[in-house]
Amino acid sequence: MDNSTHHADGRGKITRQRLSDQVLERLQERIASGVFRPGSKMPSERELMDEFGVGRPAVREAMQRLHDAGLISVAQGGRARVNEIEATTAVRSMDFVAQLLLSDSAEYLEHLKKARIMFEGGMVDIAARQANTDDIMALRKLVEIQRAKLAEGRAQDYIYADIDFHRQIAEISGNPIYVALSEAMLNWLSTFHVHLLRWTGNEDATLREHLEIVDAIEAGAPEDAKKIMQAHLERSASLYSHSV
Amino acid sequence: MDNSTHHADGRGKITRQRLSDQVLERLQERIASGVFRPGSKMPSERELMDEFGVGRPAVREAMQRLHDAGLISVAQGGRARVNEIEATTAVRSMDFVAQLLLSDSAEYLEHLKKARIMFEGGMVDIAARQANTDDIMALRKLVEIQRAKLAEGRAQDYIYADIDFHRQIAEISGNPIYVALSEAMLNWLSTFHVHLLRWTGNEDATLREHLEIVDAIEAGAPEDAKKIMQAHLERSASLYSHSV
DNA sequence: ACTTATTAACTTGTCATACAAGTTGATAAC
DNA sequence: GTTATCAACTTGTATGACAAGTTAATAAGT
Repeated sequence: MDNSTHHADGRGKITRQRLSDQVLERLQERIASGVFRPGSKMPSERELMDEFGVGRPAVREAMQRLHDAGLISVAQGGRARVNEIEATTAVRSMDFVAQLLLSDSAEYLEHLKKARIMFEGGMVDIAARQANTDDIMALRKLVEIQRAKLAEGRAQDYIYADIDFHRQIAEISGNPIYVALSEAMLNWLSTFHVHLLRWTGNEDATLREHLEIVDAIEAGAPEDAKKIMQAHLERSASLYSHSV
Repeated sequence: MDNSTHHADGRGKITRQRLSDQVLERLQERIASGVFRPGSKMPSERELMDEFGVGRPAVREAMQRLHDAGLISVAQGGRARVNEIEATTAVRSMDFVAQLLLSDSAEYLEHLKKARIMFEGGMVDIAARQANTDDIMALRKLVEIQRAKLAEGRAQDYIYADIDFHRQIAEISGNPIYVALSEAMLNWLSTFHVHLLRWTGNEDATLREHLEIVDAIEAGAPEDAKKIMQAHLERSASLYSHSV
């Protein structure tokens, strides 16, 4: 890695390297090289202090950065555990800034909606080319679950079912990056779902469109699937907004 | 926001909220609400300690998390400055984990290449629909710059020119999320550019394909542009690999 | 009067120590 | 053999101290 601001650019400014940066670098190496395996426990702060010959703040700050990045889990009283690194780990590290960015800028909300339309269009295109019977069955099942949540009037679970449906489409591609991004984008948007508590009456349309998407995927019609998906997302885009 | 692990999921585990989490929350609010404006200086750690009635570690950890997220810039001796929040800020917060993920997994490298092919295909599609004369001119200029770097034998600058070309295509869409993602993905990949120092002889093909892409954009042919772009990326995918 | 050094005050970086709060595993009690 | 208790360990937080770097006001020089 480069320096304190660990941006992979290579063209950024250089900052004085703090001690915690160097500690972080060492720890990162050990995670990358497998010395610290997922699920195993990290050394205690004291042990790391002694080993690296630095004070506790340096170790704590490095550990905290690993924690913020989602690479380790720390709990008071117990040692830190190394987490499995997956695509969602990377994507989730955007959560903090993404929420901030979206919450104070209506423009970015629009940009995100547009981006999601493009991404989901590309994903469903791939899904329609690769889906097998099991995938189709899983999709239909998820639509049914969502329909059940609607019937029960469980708004929050209805949203989760929606997220799961789109994730399942992403999963057909076999690419975990799509899955992570699809889930994250809808998660960010769902914060601004204005009609969470009072139903809009358009939920039936959503379910119908979801079924149409499944049909197109099953038919192996990428272009159709893409069109329906994008129309679906454009229609439902108004559900996510700052204005109440 | 929720709790310590600031993941927007809503379905995650709840952790005991540390003091620094609460401080972070307060600071985040002030940044979001514009009390702390971009470019302005943050209060000193001492001031925040007194105001919130917490010790220095709590304040420092919160500030460090803002720093890691790219929201503020801190330098020893001087107060922290609030940064402009943009799409790149969010995307860059993935850098750390992304590098780790890619460096120890050849699979994820493949996944990323595939994802990039999809994204760039979608972007050039949009670009071909929206590009104006200025955009075309800018693109041709960037190809010329890249050709010059090749002629000069400046490998690193050649890569940067490549990044700039793809970013310019993303910029035509007017969507900063595309720009940030396009730049980030190629940045991550370029770490694994195996032929940085010895030219492969295929650089001419790259330049030729870039020109073909510009032609297709200028012709307003989204489908063609997309096809050429994806073929271009598939061909050059082998340049980015773990193996030397 | 204007520019340049110098210095003093302030701020972040780091360490050491201490204690509170939570976890874990061993021991004792039943 | 199961449960309760406790001692050792670990992270969370506070405080005080000093080093290292920045900033702005002051003094020196031209």
